[in-house]
Amino acid sequence: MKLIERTLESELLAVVKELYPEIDTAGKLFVQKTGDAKFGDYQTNFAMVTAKALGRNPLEMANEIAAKYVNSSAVERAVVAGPGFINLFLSDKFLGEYVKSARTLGYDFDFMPRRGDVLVDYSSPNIAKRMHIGHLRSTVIGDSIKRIYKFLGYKVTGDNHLGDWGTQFGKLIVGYRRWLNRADYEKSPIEELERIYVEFERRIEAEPEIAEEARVELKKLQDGDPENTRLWTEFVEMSLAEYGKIYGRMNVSFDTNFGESYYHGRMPGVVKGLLDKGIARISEDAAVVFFEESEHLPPCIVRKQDGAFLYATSDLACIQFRREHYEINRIIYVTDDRQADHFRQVFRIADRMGWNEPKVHVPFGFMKFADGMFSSRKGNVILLDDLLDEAVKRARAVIEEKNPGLPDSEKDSVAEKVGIGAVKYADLSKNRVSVVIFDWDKMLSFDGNTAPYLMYTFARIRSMIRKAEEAGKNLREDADIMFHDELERALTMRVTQFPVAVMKAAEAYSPNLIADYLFELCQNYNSFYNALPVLKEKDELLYSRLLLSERVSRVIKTGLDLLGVDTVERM
RNA sequence: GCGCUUGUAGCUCAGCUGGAUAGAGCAACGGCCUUCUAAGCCGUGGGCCACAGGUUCGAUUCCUGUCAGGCGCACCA
Repeated sequence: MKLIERTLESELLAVVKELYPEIDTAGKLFVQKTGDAKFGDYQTNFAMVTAKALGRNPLEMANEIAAKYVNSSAVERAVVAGPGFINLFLSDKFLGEYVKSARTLGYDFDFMPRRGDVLVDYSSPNIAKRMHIGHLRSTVIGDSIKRIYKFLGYKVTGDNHLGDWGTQFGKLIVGYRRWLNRADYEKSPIEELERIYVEFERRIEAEPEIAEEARVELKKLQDGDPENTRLWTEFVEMSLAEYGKIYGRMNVSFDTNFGESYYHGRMPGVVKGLLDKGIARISEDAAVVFFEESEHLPPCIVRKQDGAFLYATSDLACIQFRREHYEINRIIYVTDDRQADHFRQVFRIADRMGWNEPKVHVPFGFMKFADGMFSSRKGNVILLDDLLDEAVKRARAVIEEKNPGLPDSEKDSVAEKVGIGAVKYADLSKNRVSVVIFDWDKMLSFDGNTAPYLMYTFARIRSMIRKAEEAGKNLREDADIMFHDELERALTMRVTQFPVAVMKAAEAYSPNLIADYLFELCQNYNSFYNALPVLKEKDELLYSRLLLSERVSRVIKTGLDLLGVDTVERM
């Protein structure tokens, strides 16, 4: 299906070209939804935008365009208003037909630059550490961006850029040999690895020799020592197994799990390339890239004095790898905003190497408690699993209260979906690049702009459709959607805006634009639902409202799916 | 000090490449379940969109500056 905006723009363009053949209209004619129904459904500012350059009166131009814009397939009338707006009123027939035919929500996004692969980096936990709420935002936002681009028809690869090659492994190997509790390790491997890591940090002052030992073990690992490699592999595999459970629970997935170790082999070559091209130079025995003063960036070390490589080197190697193995459309990195400078450095360096495919850093504010930062040493982290458990527990309590008649097994599965949906949505519905203060009650709210509200709206519609079937009134795809009430028209208009909301979310890398849209859609629907009966109406109106309701449910389901939130039939 | 980022209702936040009287949720108050799920709906109150300039027919949106908060600033990731 063609987007309504596209239809109107191409129709208007034809009019404008005929009236003003001398104007270069490329990329200048836009149609957008009006803010108020009294100004019609769509408007264009084209006359006001172009009049000045032509030395013409915008009102006059608007009138000329409006007068000539007749015989549209969609627009009933075009009215000039204000300083030169052209307000467009869609015909009820077109609007009803449009939504009626939107059975599969298959929109035409061919005009988007979809060639090549979109690569999304997200989640990226550090091996041998359990995931906590600090990992939530990257995981959930990245997964949603992946889903959104897929919906638009892009080829997308989600990559979990695991922290599997850091200095922590020397420490872990030392700790493993000295302090490991085998029974605990078998029961909860990552927890035990965390414990020995903390043990290492705790002892390092009293026993400085372990630091040297850790360096030796790390060096052995990096040189391919079989025993250390075996341990490293074990740590990685156990961590991945653990993460897999949480990802499964959250319905988050990846196409690749290339950690930093994956690029280790190509890092010397990357640094050599940088040095050969004069992009990096040796300074204080390290290989460093310096930036122009106008770039306002600190120097970036790509190889330490001791020959070791860093985060930036790894990311550069990763870009090099991707250029060899993918046809890059763009690369998207979802991390907290403290890494903004790091990515600016990496992007600038890559560009200088001629690796200038689009690279985007999608930042978000990190999460902290009101009284300070999360810290495993302080013991005040909230594990992701614990957060999800608490959410599910609270959801279960609400279900028990609101819908006690549901079978127990269904209560459990609904609670799981509602609780986890609430947590994910709480993050996805915000666009803040500032610090997020963690608050149980806000994170687990079930009222207002929340996942449960949207899921509830969906469940209501599904319930209505089931009731209709029981009464022998099965949904009729060929029913006409009619507007007996303004609420129906407003709701229908909202349904048509779904693909635009998805496009905008993609362009801005902001899933919250979809969340906002769905919330507004559900507000429209609930107003409609509350004011206008469906099943009690005579057939013509019944089937009209039933079909409209069904279309709304499709949009809610599809939209929530783009956010990675499940729906339920009853709740 | 330099850089990035944020400042919108009591609180949490939307506000789409500049558009017409600035929106929601929560909280407060008042209504609506013998009718399709009240996790809902309807209504009331609440705002110098941090401040000052500039660009524009038009600025919460773009530019400059000021103030305030957050974050980052060679060998961690």
